[in-house]
Amino acid sequence: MIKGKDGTIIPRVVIERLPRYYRYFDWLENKMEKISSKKLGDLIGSSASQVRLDLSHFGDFGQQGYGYNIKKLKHELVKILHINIERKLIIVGTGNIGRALTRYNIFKDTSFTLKALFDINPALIGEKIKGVTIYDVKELGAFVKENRIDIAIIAVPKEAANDISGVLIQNGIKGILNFAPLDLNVQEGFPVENIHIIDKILALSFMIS
Amino acid sequence: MIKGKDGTIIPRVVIERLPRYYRYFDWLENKMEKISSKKLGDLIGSSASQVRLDLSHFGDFGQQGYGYNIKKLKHELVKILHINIERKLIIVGTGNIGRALTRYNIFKDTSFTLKALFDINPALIGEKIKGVTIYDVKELGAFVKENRIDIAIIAVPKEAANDISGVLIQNGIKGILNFAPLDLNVQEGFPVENIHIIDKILALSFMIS
DNA sequence: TAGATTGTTAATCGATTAACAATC
DNA sequence: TAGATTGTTAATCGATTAACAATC
Repeated sequence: MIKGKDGTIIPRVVIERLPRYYRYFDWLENKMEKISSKKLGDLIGSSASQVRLDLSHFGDFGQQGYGYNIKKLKHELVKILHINIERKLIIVGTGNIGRALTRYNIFKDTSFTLKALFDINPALIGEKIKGVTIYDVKELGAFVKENRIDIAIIAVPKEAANDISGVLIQNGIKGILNFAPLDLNVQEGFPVENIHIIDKILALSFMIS
Repeated sequence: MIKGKDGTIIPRVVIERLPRYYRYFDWLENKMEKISSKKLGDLIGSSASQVRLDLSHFGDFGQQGYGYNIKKLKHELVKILHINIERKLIIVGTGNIGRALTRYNIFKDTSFTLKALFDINPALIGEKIKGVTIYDVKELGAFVKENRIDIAIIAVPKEAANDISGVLIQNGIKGILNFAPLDLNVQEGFPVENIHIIDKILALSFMIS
């Protein structure tokens, strides 16, 4: 996974922080023109050094004695995150989580477009949620391949999750966001992000004694 | 945050891994009697050393030449995570995410009980979802205090999230699971876990080039 | 007993912070 | 120009892995 400005490898921790930078720059955009790594660090809860080192993986975006131009840096982050081009998504599983994500409009004003939903329940096939059609999960592989879907969100029961991820990967999906409470069996290095809600609640339960 | 078997501090990374151990032990429970740190590490995707060091923070649960007894270790994890006692939860915000979490039955067969929902929309007050009543958010503080709620899930728009967390903390909430796409303004060290769905999708977008 | 495997300490690796020359 | 602040290298800190005596 070689990605940096001079072909260096970007540490995972830095990748996980990128969306956070983006979030803050998006918010800052109409607030001020420039910001220093110190002020940004204070805002974001990290050190000035970390801000500078993180950003330096991708280019020289700042200017001595000035700081970072917010519009410019936001623009750079858009390119780094590849959200200057359309990203095609699907959601597999139209249970509570799948439906919530569809209705929630999480992709409003983004470059992500939700192309289809999939479910195993025949009664649901053909239904539309927010204008997005539910297809039979049997058509999943063909759909992903034909429409060159980039990212799939897995929101099926854990028993089905690995079968689904197999079909997705076989048909060229590029990344998976997994809501099923297990670790998917994918090849080392394949882009998967997990959202394990119950794990977060358990961690809280531990912490609050 | 002093927690270890001899009063040592548990590193954050270890805390984040605990639910994962629990998940695997729960699954292993009826599969075999014992497991070695090596086999568990293989299963879970980490090293035998890490498994042993992680667990050793909490006690001496293994036995030389034998490994770890699964039933025993699961029982220990239940105690460590404090899920041997009832944990009272509420959800603030009954939009798509709040409703999904309520309906999803994520707390089925756990020690977590969902005591109430809250919303600002007068039209929703009094409605029940899966038997749980929606209350006016004005009553949030009093309810949390009176019922000694442990954990609150924030699923409101980001503009409202900090006000809500303020009310919660003032009334003695012990931990917060935050779904709003921003960092809550809480005192350093206060237990907050964040689920930033869009951040995960952005990280994927970065990785898949 | 001999083999297996623990808990722990030491060595290594990686990430964060501090320092500073370069320069706007 | 002088002050501010960058990008980068070195120092520090913390987490992971390796090694091993203890022992079931």
